[in-house]
Amino acid sequence: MGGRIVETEAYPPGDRSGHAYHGRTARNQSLFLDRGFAYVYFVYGTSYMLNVTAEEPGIGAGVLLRAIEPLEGINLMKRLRKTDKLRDLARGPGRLAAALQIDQRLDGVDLCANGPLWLGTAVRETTHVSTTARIGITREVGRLLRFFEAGSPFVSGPLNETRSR
DNA sequence: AAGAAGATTCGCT
DNA sequence: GCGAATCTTCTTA
Repeated sequence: MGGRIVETEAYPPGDRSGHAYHGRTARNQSLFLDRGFAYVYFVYGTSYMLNVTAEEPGIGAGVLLRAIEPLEGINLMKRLRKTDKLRDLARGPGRLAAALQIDQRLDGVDLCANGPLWLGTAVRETTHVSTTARIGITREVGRLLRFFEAGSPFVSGPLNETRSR
């Protein structure tokens, strides 16, 4: 299964809402890997979240993948998500992880290698990216670090753009 | 040792 | 729209 990433959020170094802010722990250690690795964690007793590390080794920073446009293995993803609605397959970070069968076993995987989970080059370029505040956090609320493809029906949350390019 | 909060989702009203 | 579900981590509320 797979798809095209249409919504992300950035958690840069030193950001008070980021998991790395209080230093390295057993849970967040993979956030401190080199760029392009997976940081997977579990929240609310229900959902896994997938991040891509975004800084050099030793610096904890990452990008949360919040939504993909489903392209490959749609029937399998429908089974994993227990829904037939294409739009709901991977709209939201927990749903995205469920659709791609992502769990803690994929924590620390190299996303630029030939492994169980990887990132590739876009099959179709995103031309219009909108920016808003991040969703579901309580600190650094004012930073405009959520990015999504304008007009995509596969994006979660508010669609009113704060800024675009 | 116990409790609260958390980068959410789902089902019900 | 609201609250429950459900579990890991960090704090001591």
